[in-house]
Amino acid sequence: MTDVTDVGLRERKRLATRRAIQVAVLNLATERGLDRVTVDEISRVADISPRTFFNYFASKEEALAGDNPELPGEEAINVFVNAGRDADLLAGIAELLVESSEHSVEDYRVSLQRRAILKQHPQLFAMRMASMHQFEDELDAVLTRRLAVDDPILAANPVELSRKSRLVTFVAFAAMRHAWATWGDSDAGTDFPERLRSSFACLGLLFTKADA
Amino acid sequence: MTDVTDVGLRERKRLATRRAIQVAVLNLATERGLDRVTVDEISRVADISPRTFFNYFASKEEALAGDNPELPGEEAINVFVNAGRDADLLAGIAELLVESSEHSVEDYRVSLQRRAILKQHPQLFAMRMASMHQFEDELDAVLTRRLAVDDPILAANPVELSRKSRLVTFVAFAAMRHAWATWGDSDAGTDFPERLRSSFACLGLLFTKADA
DNA sequence: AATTAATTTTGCAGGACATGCAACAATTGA
DNA sequence: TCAATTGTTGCATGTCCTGCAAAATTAATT
Repeated sequence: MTDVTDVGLRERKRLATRRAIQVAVLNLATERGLDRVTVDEISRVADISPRTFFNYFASKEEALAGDNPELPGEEAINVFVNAGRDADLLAGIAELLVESSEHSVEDYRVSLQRRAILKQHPQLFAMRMASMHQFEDELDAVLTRRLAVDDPILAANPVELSRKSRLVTFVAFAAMRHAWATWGDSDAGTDFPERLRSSFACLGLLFTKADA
Repeated sequence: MTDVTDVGLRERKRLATRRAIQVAVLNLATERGLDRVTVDEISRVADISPRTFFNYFASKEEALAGDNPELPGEEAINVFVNAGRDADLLAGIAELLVESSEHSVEDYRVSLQRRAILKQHPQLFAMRMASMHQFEDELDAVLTRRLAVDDPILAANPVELSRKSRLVTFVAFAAMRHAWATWGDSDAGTDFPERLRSSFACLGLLFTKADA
């Protein structure tokens, strides 16, 4: 979706319009509060018809939520899948997510604006998490491959394999949520990849300590 | 909210109306699909004014989502908090959630109906998860107490304590999601508490195995 | 360059959602 | 029975969101 490979005029205009809408809704919501912003206003600022707005987003909340992440390229995926069972699973996932978050770097001010608004509206934050079903499924597919490679016995049991990969996916998302939350609480000091690694590291310590 | 202690006529009527709405929206959504159901129809079936509907729920989705869970009573909470650091943390959380889920047992048919509809509409499922912020905060508070009791050194560092409890909360919710998901996939065979324990057990195995 | 095809934008109409407000009804407690 | 509290309802209003078809823009073909 953020691929700049297709540089037809159409694609460029479409992306520009998308960005214009996202910037417009962020600015309006920042200055007067999300509840006082209407689609009509957004459209006026973004210089499009109100009807066109809905060609891009199903709601103003969706426009505000930001683009969904994407998994890194196939090479990185393959490295992760075949890292071997001795390689730290959580650290591997963390690196995938770090690459993913660095893949679509957007304007810093925009990030801060969005962070501020998402902090004021926890429901929006939750909706953002909810909108990541696709990303979740993609990660789940990758994790299924990794788990199957690591444990051929498990691979022979599709039901169990699927259950386990789902669980790991959900747990990974929990760590990602945590990283988002701590990043949102911080005063703009640290960057997000650092938070990601920290959360996943803490996650790993959580349960290994239970043995000691 | 489900307390039957206050048996005034008012409370009873209010609860009855609430249930009537929930049943109405479930039946309508089951027979004709959620998209073809309007608040007006729900109100007609539930025998209330459309305006009254919004005195109970902010949207038809909320009416469909089901009531939020509640933590078990104070006694169970205290037992969990003071279980000691040798007691399995995850298993303890699982039992809290099991008690919580058994606390508000509703009609079995209603559960199945809701499960079927939530399965058809993943966005609704996500919205339900999102609406649990309050429950999440309550669980986080309990976990903060437990972690502080288990580790006095950590208790002296409020920031780290808060971060860790948040992470455990999110991970616990991930396991709960997993339990919901596997329960939704099953053919009505097993019950939810069983799934909860299974998911939490699997979660515990996930990382301890990494040492072997 | 001209024409055709594919895609996007826009206006319009219309239904549904959601809230504030004030009048009305029902429950409670004295 | 009366007053206070709480819940219900109708109305008005603004916003959301979708379908549809015409107009405009870009792409592709000759």
